[in-house]
Amino acid sequence: MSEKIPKYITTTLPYVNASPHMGHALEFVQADTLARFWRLQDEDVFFNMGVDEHGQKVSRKADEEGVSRQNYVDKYASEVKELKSALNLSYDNFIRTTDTAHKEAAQEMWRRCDAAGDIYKKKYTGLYCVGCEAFKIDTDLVEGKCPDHKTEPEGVEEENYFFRLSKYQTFLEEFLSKEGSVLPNWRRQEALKFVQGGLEDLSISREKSRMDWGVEVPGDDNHVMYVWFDALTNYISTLGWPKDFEGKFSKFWEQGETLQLAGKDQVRFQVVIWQAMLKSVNLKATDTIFIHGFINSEGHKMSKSLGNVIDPYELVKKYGTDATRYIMLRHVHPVDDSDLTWEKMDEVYTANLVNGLGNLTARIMKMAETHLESPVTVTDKTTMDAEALKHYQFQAVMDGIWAAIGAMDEYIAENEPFKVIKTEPEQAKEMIVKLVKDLQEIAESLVVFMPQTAETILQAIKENKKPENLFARLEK
RNA sequence: CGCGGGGUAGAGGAGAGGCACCUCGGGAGGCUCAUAACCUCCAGACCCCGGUUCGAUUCCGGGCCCCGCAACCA
Repeated sequence: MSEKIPKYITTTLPYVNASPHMGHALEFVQADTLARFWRLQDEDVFFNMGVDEHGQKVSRKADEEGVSRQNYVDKYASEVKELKSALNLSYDNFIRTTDTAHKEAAQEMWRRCDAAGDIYKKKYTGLYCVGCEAFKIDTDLVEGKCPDHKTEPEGVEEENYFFRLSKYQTFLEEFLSKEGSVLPNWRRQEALKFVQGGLEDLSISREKSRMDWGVEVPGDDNHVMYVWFDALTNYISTLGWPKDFEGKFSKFWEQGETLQLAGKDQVRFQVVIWQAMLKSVNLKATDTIFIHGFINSEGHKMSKSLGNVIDPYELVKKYGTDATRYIMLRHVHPVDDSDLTWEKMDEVYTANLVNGLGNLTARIMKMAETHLESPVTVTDKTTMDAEALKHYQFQAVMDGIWAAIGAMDEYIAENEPFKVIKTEPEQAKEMIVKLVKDLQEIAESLVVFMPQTAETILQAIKENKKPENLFARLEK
């Protein structure tokens, strides 16, 4: 007798200084697929998404555009939220770091870290570039000058609060020595090496005179929190921590299994800093942190100057929601970097969705509609067998589905039910029933990946009717 | 010796100690239920040099070549 363990899954909050990009879309779709998979197994699931809204970049951008900070972040928050319908995301809560409850949680996190003796004040001497309005470190500089402004940064001294990250070195080494804490394994080892190299304490505040768009530091009117310290707390503030009126925090974080998804640029923050913060306030570490790669295009990082940027909204517009999910899950590697181009996406869309799944559905359902007197009775399945999904192998599961699709096309070509129907109708009908049942299996296994498409196919089977084309052919 | 990832048919990708798979492309047939779709067959590949092994493209060492990261840039 084993009780089901509640499952918590969260994406990393995108920072709202730019519109959501492909990397975000990938992470959201991966998370959504897992959340749907668990729900299908009747697990209790909490799926978190949101936006990180404080910090210098946001305040500067808002100022440049001449809008209030709040208006600025509102605009981007709604952009990210729109992905919910564009990508059919089933998140349970959308947290914003400007939410009052979140800010209070961040302040409570600060107080508890402070109470644990992990926060102290120290003079920080840094090289400050006036043009960037930011501190620079040596490695940022080219020949002692800011690469963006070609000026020498000034030595500036300011008092900051610091978090004793160094104190958690041993704890983090233990955390990272645990198989499965960070996936894939080589990322865990990479992070372990990094921690073993020594940790420095972390500046976690900014003087308001320099930057005031942040959560106020408790008990000090002159400082706001460094954006990271505030933002990381979202993973538990979204569950109602610290008050936990609804018991979600205790159910999903303390008693549940927690999973964070993050990009490879996030390892330091999610794996090192956040885990140290949790330890500081005596909370459970994240059970698993799954790190995905980046999506490049034409062999390079996407960038405006190269003109190779692919925007997730454009994808949805061109191919549709489910096809976009399909591309993210099957043609982007779950953990390694991947390369996408419009040419390649057109290719896989046409080959596998239009000619593959779409066409197969049409030919089977046309035969069923024409030759079967009544719909094939189907029983709704409530579970899904996909061991590989538990190991985040989205591609592998989908490869299996498409292998089955190929096998069905072969079956039709070999057995020719459309021909047999003229001479041996009963035998042909049996074949068609078998095909419809196989198609149902395909649809069932697609539910978590391509929910709408799966639904359309199942509906067609129930009505014994050939549906409209699942995927429109691209115009030449 | 800073850390790490990788080099698979014409192209783009998976993969794994023992028939090297998928998509596109090329060549030859077939079928007509289907969205000018589908099926079959053919040509075509595991960077180089060592080692371990009965056997390596897959493990180990070296070489050459690509590519990320190098801490507060969220």
